[in-house]
Amino acid sequence: MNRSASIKDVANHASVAVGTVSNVLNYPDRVSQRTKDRVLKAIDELGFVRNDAARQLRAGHSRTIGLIVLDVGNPFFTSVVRAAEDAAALNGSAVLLGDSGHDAAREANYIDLFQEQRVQGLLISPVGDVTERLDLLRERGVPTVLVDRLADEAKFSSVAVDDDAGGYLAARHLLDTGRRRLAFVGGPTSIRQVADRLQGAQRAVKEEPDATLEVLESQGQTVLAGRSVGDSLVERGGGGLPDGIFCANDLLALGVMQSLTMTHTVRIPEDVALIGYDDIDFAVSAVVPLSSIRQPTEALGRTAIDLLSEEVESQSPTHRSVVFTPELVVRQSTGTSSAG
Amino acid sequence: MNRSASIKDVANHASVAVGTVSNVLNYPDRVSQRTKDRVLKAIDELGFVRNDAARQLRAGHSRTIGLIVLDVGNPFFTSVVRAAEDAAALNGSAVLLGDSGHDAAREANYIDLFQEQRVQGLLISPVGDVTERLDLLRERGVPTVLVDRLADEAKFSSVAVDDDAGGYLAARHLLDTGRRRLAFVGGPTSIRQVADRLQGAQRAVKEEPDATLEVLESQGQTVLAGRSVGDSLVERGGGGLPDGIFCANDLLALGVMQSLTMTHTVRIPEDVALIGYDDIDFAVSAVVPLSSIRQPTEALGRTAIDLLSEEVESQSPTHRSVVFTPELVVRQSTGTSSAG
DNA sequence: TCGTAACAATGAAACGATTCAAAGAATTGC
DNA sequence: GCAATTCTTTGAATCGTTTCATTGTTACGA
Repeated sequence: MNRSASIKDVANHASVAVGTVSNVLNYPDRVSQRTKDRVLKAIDELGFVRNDAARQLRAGHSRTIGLIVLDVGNPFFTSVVRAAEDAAALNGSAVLLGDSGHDAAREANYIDLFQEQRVQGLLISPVGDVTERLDLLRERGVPTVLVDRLADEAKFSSVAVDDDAGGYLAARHLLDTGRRRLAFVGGPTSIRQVADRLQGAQRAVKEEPDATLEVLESQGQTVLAGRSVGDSLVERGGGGLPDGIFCANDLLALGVMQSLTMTHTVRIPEDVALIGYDDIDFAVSAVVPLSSIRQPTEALGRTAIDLLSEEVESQSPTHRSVVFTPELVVRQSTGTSSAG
Repeated sequence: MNRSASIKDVANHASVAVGTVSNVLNYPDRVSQRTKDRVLKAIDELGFVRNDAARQLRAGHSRTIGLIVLDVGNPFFTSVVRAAEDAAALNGSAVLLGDSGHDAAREANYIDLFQEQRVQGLLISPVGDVTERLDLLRERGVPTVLVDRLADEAKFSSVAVDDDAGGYLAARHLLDTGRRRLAFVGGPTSIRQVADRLQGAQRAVKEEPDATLEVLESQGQTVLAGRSVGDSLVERGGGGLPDGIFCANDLLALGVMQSLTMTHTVRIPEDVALIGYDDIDFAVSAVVPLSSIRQPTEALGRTAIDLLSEEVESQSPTHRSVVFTPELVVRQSTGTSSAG
């Protein structure tokens, strides 16, 4: 198991100085064709591969960007990640991906790891309220862009979707189709997105004097969590059910849908209208195609990288917040037909 | 923007030698309590964070493992990735994730990137036939484990699921429920998994003299690709339809299902039985809950890391292949009721 | 009090790339 | 043919950590 060739080995093999090899790699124009050929041949013969650690040590920073998301399994984030990777690649950077799983400890681990790696900057969708940790990053001069979270512009740049507006859109739609006893499913409400969507929904409900909004807190944001909320609703039986349900994301909505439709006593949308959030690919292929709120995920990922590049390049610490507006997607799960 | 503190700064600030600071970090037992306290205080005051590039340069290798998957958006891989990350974390390693998107060029980019990073090893779900590139890795002594792909044991370790067996399971199930005019949806067939699943299905069909298997090649493995195949089936109209469809993955199956059920002329499973592959979370919440073939994704990810650790630790280049057996999951989409 | 052992702390060398001032070679103009 | 200029090449210094042989310190038994 021979340790891999270094630039020095290449230099010896080609009978040139190490600086020349470096120039071949970084400033090919400075080197004569003859020498270049010899060096390239040596590189090929020795199977030389640049050692990025050494480069990075010299350069003082890496060519990677850290991205910490709340849940890679969530298609919303998968889509953001993809867009961010593509955008970063255009700048010649690579993305290191971390999945905090809504867990502050895992998040902290990744932050530490990425700092040790001297990433150029950090895109993060933070867990709950982690201002202290983020302030620390700021002090250390690690450019950071918050993703899917509005930030104090004095401190950070951020990209976000207006969750309040999205919540309003969803609830307003339910109200517009004649629903009055609404329920909101989501949790924990310590998650900002959940809280904002709820707030927007409440804003809409207040516009209709005879409408009510019940909050059903879920254990997480998964299909399973939704199913468990749905099961508890089913136990209530017919009369106690809401007639319109707004779920904080599509996974929850799909879970709720499973519970309600499995017992063949509740009909969607006749008895209960259901709307989710995110408009993931699967919304359209649910038992009853799911109405949802669509977020511009590609724009989110791309813009996040752009804002980070701005911060990295400009020395002056000016921050920008970009807020995208979500969009209502109507499908069968909120169909108006209450008379079957 | 002050460059971050180095170990030397810490040493000065605490009035000790650099070696002592290093010892505090790596061998706390070698340092007296008094000194340790002073050093830790200095670290805290200066906000010192280890520079991983320097560590790595000295050590000769990183503490990261490269993982290249064919498609992060695919829940099958998402699940494998998650398991691999968790398993790696137990060994104190981190996973660098790359998404080749079935594109050989992107795959090559990631391989190069990870080599420059001097990853401890590589887990890869290779695109098509890339033996040359992989042979190169082998020559360079980069321990590599193939994921979801059987390998020549003389050359690589690998973890895989027996796709031929899975294809057989799926087709055999369709035949057992009385279907005879089967169709296979998947593509491109240059993807090994697709080819193997098809082969297994063909094996099952040969066991029934009156059964036929038609191959419908799709453009990729997405819901959209499935929908497009489904649309072309719908155009055929009633008589020309197969009575049992086996899709190379669940996304395709969901797409096919969308097409078939949108026109309210074809009933699943009465007219056409449908089975997918992977048993993703959404299979159960489809318009008609989808039968599928379940792969042990967690075991796959975990085992891949274990095999890699074996290779890294043992100097002798012995390889192992672990093959998992998939499992049939029966749901409504292949229900036996042909009489409604 | 001295010798020995155990324990702490030191600091130079090494890892592999990049940089840059300086030296050397080739080319040009006169 | 020579000086001036441009083009190539050189190699030592540097980045921040870990390692390890060495030195310094303390404690203990004789």
